[in-house]
Amino acid sequence: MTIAKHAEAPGAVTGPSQGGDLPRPSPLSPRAAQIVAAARELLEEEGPGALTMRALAERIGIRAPSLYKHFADKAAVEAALIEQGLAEVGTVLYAALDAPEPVVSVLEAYRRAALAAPNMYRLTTSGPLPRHRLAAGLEEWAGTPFFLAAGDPHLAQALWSFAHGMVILELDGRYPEGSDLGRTWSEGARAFTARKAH
Amino acid sequence: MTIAKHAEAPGAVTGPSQGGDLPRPSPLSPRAAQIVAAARELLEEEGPGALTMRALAERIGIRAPSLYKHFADKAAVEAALIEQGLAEVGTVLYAALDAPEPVVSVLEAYRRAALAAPNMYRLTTSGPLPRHRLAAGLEEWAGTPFFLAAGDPHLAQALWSFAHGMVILELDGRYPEGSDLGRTWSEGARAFTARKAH
DNA sequence: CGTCATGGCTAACTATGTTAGCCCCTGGGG
DNA sequence: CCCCAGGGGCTAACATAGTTAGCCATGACG
Repeated sequence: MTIAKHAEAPGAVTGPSQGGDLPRPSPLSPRAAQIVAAARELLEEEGPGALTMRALAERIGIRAPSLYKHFADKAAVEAALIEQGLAEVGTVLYAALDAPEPVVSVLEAYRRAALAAPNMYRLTTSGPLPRHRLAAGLEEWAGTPFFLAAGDPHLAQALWSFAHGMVILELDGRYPEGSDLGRTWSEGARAFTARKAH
Repeated sequence: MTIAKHAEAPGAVTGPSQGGDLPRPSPLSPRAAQIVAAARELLEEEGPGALTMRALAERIGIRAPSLYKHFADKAAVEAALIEQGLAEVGTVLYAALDAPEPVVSVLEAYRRAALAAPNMYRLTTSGPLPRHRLAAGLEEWAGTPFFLAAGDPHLAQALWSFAHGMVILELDGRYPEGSDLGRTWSEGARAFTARKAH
């Protein structure tokens, strides 16, 4: 996910529009798709540490080396998962744009999506991105809703950073026990909506 | 780092004060301290992947198994690094409080500290924290400046989330090439300072 | 009917964290 | 003076990771 550097008209919906034009993720053979599906189950159900080539192979009833007939290496499997993650979060965010308060709505949708699939979220958004392995335009497409909601590229990046910070710190258990994160989210949302109105 | 749930008076400096009272990090024998120092060099100079027990041992002229005479496991060495990281970032943040615009100043200090030692930053702030291995109070102490700058616990958490999101996304190269992150930072800073003034 | 790509397999290599068990040295008590 | 306890090294070895090499069955197709 990335927010375009759009120097163009701030409010107007310029290039990437409603969300219909999802850049096609890299095509996968049926077998490869099955592997990715299994990888996702493994990741979500048992955490990142459980996503090993041997465990993945076992889940679909083959041996680890056979996986390499379908993917160059483990990172390639992860890249396919990242594409899924970007596509899904993007879809959710575009849908959230159609609301009276898009900034608030996008933030809520972002949090909901992340908490619904925490390990996918972490994989998708943490660490350096293997961009060369991802479908061109996908990353930017997924981030564009922030721009569409904020109306300004810098505010959009700030908004995205806030959202990501909130989510990842929550997932990592970094907030103190009894924190009322709902209030923290709305505090941030208010700060950014106010700022949006110049 | 964590921001206390202070239900008390928002503006007043209540519990943790100026920054003089850094909770003492866990004491280390001289040899252990040397190991941690070497680990830090390894981490900063060659990245997280280079921080292996064998490489660490070699750097101080011993064999890997001997490290276990000083630390229970690799995570214990990392915990010691995390303590260093928290202590250092906290120190910097407390120092930044003494400025006309503490919110802006704390944000700037945070970014500067993170970029100066990116791998330390990542280790310190990413993934679940091994809290039982850390000196009690250290994490909260390091986060308190955000509270002191923001004056309100929820705004403080929002501010911290924004700062962390900005930093980690920058370190991970998630922003598009030509992004003017300076402007994004000040956009966020403005949003939060405005919000601070109710 | 051969042949060749597809997609399995076993065996094995390397790197990593970690454990078991040995040994040397040094310093304090009997 | 000896002894012996423990701190702090060492080698050997194990389990688990990703990954490679090389072999073999199967099925589509000229």
